[in-house]
This record gives sequence, C-alpha cells and structure tokens, in this order.
Amino acid sequence: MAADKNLIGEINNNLRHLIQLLQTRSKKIRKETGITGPQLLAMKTLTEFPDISISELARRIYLHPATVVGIVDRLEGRSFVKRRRSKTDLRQVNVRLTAKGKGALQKAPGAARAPVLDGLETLPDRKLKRLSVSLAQLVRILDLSAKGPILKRRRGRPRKEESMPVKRRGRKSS
Amino acid sequence: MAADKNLIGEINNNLRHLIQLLQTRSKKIRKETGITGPQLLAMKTLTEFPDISISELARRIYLHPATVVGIVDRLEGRSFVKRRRSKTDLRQVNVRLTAKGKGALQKAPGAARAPVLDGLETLPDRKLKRLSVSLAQLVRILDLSAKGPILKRRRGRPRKEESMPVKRRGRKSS
DNA sequence: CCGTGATTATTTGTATACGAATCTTGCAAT
DNA sequence: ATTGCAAGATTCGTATACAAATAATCACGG
Repeated sequence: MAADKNLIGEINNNLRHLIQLLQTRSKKIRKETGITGPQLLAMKTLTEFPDISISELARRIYLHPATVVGIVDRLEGRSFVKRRRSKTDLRQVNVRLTAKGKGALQKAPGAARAPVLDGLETLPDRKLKRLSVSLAQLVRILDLSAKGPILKRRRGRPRKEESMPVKRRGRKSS
Repeated sequence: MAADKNLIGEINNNLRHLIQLLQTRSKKIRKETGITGPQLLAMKTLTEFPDISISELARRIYLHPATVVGIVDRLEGRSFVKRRRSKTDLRQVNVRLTAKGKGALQKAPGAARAPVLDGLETLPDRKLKRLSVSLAQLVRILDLSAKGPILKRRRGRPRKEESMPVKRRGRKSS
C-alpha cells in the first residue's frame, strides 16, 4: 500500500465522515432546541456582531448570501431576528436579534452553544494545537487551490445605520 | 486571549470554512464535468465495489440511505448506473455502473478524480501525516460523542446476487 | 404455517447550500 | 447630468441531506 495514496485517501474519507458527523449533530441539536445548526450559528454571530448586513453575516459564517437569506427568513418567521433596511445604504438590509431570539439562545443547551466541540475539551493542549494547525493548513491549501493565483484585497469600513421597514426586492415578489 | 477558547473557536471556524470550500469545489466540478461531487463519489465507490446495495453504498460514503436514493436516481436518469433487484434478497436493490458511467468517470478531469486534494500532494509527508492523524482523532471524538457510550458491533457478510428489473416500492408510486 | 420484529428501499417534508438572473441602489468616469 | 458598472438582497432552479413514515421482504419463534 503506497503510503501517499493511502494517506490522501484516508484524509478524504475522514473528511467525508467528519462532514456527516457534523450534519447528524446539527439534526440532534434541532431536535433538542428546535433550532438548526446554521440558524444557531447565525444567531451566535449576531450576538457578537449586532446589526450587520446579510452579506457580512454570510461572510462571517462562510455561506453564500442566498443561503443566508433563507436562514434569516426562517429565523424571522419565528421572530428570533428582525430585518431593517439600512438608512445610509438602501441596498443593505441589517439583521439583529430580538429579545425572543436572545432568550432562545440562552435556553439552548451546552451542546448547542458550542456547535462542534463537546469532546474536544478532553484533548490535551498539545493535540489540540496540532489539530488546529493541521486544519488551518488544510483550509489554506484548499483556499489557494480554489482561488487560484489571484489574491483579492478587501477593505472593510465600519457601518452605522438605523431603522426602517424592509420591503423585499429582487426578481419577483409573490 | 484565552488559549483554549481561541483554539477551539478557531477549529470551529476552520471547520466551517473547510466545509464551504469543499462545497464550492463540488460546484466547480459540476460545471466542468456535469457531475456533482457526491455523484462522482458514488460512482467511484461503485468502481471499487461493483453491484452493492443502496445501504452499503450509503455506509461507504457516509450518507443516509434516503440521500443515496436521490443521488442514484439522478445517476440512473442519465444512464450512468443501473438498478437491479437482488435475487437472493428481494428487499435489496443493487447498483452498478453502466458502460456510459465508466466512460464519464474516465473523462472526468484530474480534479474530479481526486475530489479533495489538489494541493495536498505538495505537502511534505510529515505534515500530511500530522493532518491525517489529527483528522482521524477529530472524527473519532465526534463519533464517540455522537454515539454516546454505546458501541455497536456490525458484522458485514459478503453478498452475491444477480439481475432482475426494479420496481419501486415505498409509500407511494406516482 | 403464522405472527412478530428487523431490515431494506422508498417517499414525504424540511432545511441547507450554491449559482445565475434580476432589481435596486451606489459610485465613478466622462 | 448621464452613463455605465459595481455591490447588495432576493428569487428561482437544482442538488444535497436527514428524519420519520411506509411498504415489502426476511428471519425466526411458536
């Protein structure tokens, strides 16, 4: 068994398995809390960065804006978050947690608050560090491979806006 | 910055990012080959293990049988695979690649054939080994945490069956 | 032989998840 | 000002992905 091939194949396999485990985990959290993993992640992010736009939220949780629209739709449907059209830039829509949303977050059990890492705390620091480094390396490699030789610079500027009701736009309103 | 919290948070973050990168990768493969990542994975698995049941295929690629049904549906729709009801166990449905499916696999570019690891080969063996070990560790921890204290033994027995046309069953046929 | 529970594939329902198209708004160059 | 292009949010279409329910079959005990 060629060492290289097997190593890479094993990594591949473990990645598949890993993703499936995280998926199952999300389902379990949903059964326990009524909130899915991505929804929880979005709300957690909104705790840390209140009132950010859809796009910025998407960037922070590594999702496509179109995906985040759906997640926010569902959260808003349950009154966990609220949308507001930005005053300074009418294209943007800002999202923020409601009191009900904050309450739901607090009621979520520990497993939900730390979306991944139940057993990780039992690992010695050394292995934890190694895991972190390896993951970062993997991400970096995939990232470069994805973006190719191009490297895009992005400057973020602070934003401040206030309220305003939100009217949907886009291709078609039902 | 508390070392522990940050490490775990970073791992979490990198996992998110990693999943998104793999997702994007799958889409790119689809544009290039017309076949998605999971479909490709299923076909690759069928190359290695021809004529296995839906359940076994699902186990091998770490997916829920219900998910695999959809994937096989689409592959069968394009005549890349074929379903056959097992003769020895009428509950099972076996899947195998067609000539067209094999051809499509061969035509898939290198990136598609190694679903993840373009840049990985450039890594020195030492780092590769560390990555593999860390991933395995992570998977093991999540797996245990998912299954809890219970450990289920599964014995797989070999299966051999032959042809037969497939008629759909289940809740309702359209 | 007959019932009972387990196994297998499927369907249904719901939630991600992304790309492409679209509309609105912002911004800069002419 | 006008034109044109970029950025933001949304919709649509498609593909994962899983749990629960369902139907068929199997394996087994009596």
